[in-house]
Amino acid sequence: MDDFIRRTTTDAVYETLHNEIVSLAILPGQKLSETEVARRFGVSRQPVRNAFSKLENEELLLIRPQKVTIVRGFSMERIALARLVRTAVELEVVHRAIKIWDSECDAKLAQNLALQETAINNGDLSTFHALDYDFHKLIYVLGGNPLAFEVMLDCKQKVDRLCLLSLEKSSEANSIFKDHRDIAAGMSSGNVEKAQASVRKHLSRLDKTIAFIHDKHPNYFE
Amino acid sequence: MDDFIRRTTTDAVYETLHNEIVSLAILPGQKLSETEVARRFGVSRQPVRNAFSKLENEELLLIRPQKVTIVRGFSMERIALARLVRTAVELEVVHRAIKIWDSECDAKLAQNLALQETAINNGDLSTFHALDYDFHKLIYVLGGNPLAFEVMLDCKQKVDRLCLLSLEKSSEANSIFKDHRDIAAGMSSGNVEKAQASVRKHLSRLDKTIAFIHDKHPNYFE
DNA sequence: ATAAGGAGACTAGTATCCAAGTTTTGTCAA
DNA sequence: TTGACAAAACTTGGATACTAGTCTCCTTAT
Repeated sequence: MDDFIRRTTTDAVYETLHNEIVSLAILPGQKLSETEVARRFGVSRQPVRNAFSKLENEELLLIRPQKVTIVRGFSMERIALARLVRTAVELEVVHRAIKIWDSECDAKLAQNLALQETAINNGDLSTFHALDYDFHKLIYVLGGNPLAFEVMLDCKQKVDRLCLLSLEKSSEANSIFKDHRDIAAGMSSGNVEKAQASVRKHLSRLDKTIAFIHDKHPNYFE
Repeated sequence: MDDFIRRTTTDAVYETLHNEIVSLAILPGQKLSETEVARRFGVSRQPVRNAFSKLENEELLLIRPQKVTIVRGFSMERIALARLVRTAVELEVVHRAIKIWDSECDAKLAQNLALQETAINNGDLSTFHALDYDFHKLIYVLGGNPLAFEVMLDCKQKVDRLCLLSLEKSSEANSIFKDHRDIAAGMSSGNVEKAQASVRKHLSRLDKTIAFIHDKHPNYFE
């Protein structure tokens, strides 16, 4: 391996802060001082600055010269945009995947679906969520667009951070599982419109949750 | 104006370098030394480092610890991804716009199209390109998704940087104009499939150009 | 009591110094 | 002439001192 990239202090600081922000361990509006964070990690301000810069590029921080840096809150516009892009990408990936879809692809989805059903029957939600992740990823990979999966994850992450505010998550595992079966059936049928309609329905499940959160936690919005 | 943001040295360095890279004034593979750039701008290394960091986040630079920093080249995978996302977003925006499309929207597109035709007849390509830009933006704005236009521009920019390598640009103004008319007709008809098909055709025009560039300038690819 | 103003404790931006790794270059020996 | 090896001249990463803008709180005067 020639182009090995050394792990820097900046990376460590960035990753820790990133996780804390997206997991809401650090809440929107909270102040983050370079000096303070540097003290906490036992490093100088320099790597903290670099990490802040990256986080600002992801719209997780708001840095204003000479003013205190704060964790950015949500905005309905940005959430709507992230959901639009995710929907768009997911639909297009389905569109392209269905053109090269074969019975082997069907089999792999079916295998995943069987495991999902088992997990639900066992009440094993964490396994179910991992399978949920795999299910979506399969469509990207089998369709020949694995990189697009990363783009989708970026969008999803922004919405997920918001949805952490709602406790009532994943009580709908059964509905999600049915959606997945519909999507798989759509792919298998070769009918683009049918498959895309299933995807749309699946992704629109969050509509109510997001409206609810917006009502309940207006202080976390910009 | 309360939240006025001061313009910093970092911003100035960043913007200049960004423009030079995307306009290919600085070519892929070229070395960029922090010290050297700092001398050129007459500033210290610090703001240059910040600017480099931002450019790395945009995948325009490749910074490896202790090794020289270089301007990133193209990769067919990243280009394909940018085009996929752009296509996906554009199709979804059309899908949503067509639901609230009315005769007033038709009129605005028609007005833009008339100006395009005039520009072509006058051989005024720069005006035509500005109208091209406006045409696409109109669909986003009239459809109620102005923010998605920025996402699309980000994708487009990555591909545009590549296409600068090909001189034979925009000799096809007439074909582009016809595409635009087809798209407008599709929107007006309310037929989603028809409008989306026109968009797909329009966006796929670059297929040949990109393959040609890839053949002709393999050294600019990673 | 209240409002204006100033001192001091913050903030981030910039410059500079040092550390650590990489690449180049030049010398010396086979 | 060529190859190996060492030293010097790079590279970026991190730490620190200093500059300059912002905010808060307390004093003071009306």
